[in-house]
Amino acid sequence: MTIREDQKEKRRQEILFAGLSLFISKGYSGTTIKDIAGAVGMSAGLMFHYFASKEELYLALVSQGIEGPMNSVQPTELEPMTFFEITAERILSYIKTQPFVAKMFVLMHQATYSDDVPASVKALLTKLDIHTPTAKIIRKGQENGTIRAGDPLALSLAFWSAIQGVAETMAMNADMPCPESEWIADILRAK
Amino acid sequence: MTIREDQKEKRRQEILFAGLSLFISKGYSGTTIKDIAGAVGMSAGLMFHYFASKEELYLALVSQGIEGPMNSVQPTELEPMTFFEITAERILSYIKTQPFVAKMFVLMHQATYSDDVPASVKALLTKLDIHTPTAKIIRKGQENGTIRAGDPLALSLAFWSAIQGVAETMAMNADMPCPESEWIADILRAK
DNA sequence: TCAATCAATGAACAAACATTCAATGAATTA
DNA sequence: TAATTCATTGAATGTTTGTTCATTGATTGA
Repeated sequence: MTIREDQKEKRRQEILFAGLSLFISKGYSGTTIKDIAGAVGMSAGLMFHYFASKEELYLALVSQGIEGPMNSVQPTELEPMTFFEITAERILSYIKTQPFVAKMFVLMHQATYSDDVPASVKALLTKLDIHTPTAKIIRKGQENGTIRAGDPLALSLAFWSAIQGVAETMAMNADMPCPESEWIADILRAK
Repeated sequence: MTIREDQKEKRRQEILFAGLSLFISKGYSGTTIKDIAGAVGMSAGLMFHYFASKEELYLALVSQGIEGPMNSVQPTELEPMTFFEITAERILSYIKTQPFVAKMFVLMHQATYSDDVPASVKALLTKLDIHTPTAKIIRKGQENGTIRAGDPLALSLAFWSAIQGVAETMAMNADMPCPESEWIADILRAK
């Protein structure tokens, strides 16, 4: 790894971070290459020395996000309610301490639900479905009485919506006080 | 009211509805006049016979949204927990039955938190603060023991994030099952 | 030291965009 | 019916955008 390659990689990371912040606050179309270049202090032309296109830059961010904490809902041996408590706690604590993760969370939501993203990004994300595996865990909790009755998909929607909304607000507005993970988990908890 | 004026108003409403759907799924910059014109079957030039600019069209939507149900958090005589139950129920039932309201909900969130909106729209919304009046009601509920302990602002954030997230999913994806308002209210409820 | 490589810029380009406008034909009014 | 108003279009305009490229210095490797 030469010095030049090392600095190039460092510069790429700067661009990715600036792009992430801009994309989540201004959207894909609303963010220009000039915006991003300006944020890292370089000319617009130079951007294409680091990323082949705006689309590829966005794609690089989303690819990084796919390995993030939201997309690790796997079948678990844990007691279902414990799983949701731990998951909510883990995500909220990421969000509180690591602004990059909080912003990445918002980006993944945007990339998944907005139509203002390149087709190549959409293609990457169509397979990603968080509600089906979540609903499966919820069903298990309903069977042993720890999770309240109700449509498992609707319960999953309520749970993830709350987390997503909190992440979004905290990413944009870091000085807002963060809710407790327990409050979110109580959306699911049987009384 | 002549026949022509009547039809013009009807056409304006069609444009507003098409614009609303496009703006929430593609963002402000990502939505072109041609998109909207195409959706209502007219040429792009004709749009400017109905709205002076893209910005004014968006502004018209947001102005309509300001009188919507999210912005009616007023000091109330109701028991606080009852207030939140009623509020959640009212909003979710709007969202289930009236797609326009669900979409308007998403638009207001976008207009408030995105930087990809005209400055004139931002100016309209800076005064709009939902969390301060909500926190005041939460504090009252904590005093009489019906609402759980915790930072009232953080509790408000959790409550509205959940509602916002549900609205967004339902607006984009109408065949998703809708959560019960009670689950959302339980974010606040003391045990 | 010298040639080759690479970061960096700013000008140039084509496409897309919001917006304007002259022209047309239908609907309204007198 | 005649005159006027208005909805509608498509072409034209000026700006912005993503992207390319020739050029320039600096850095590297031999």
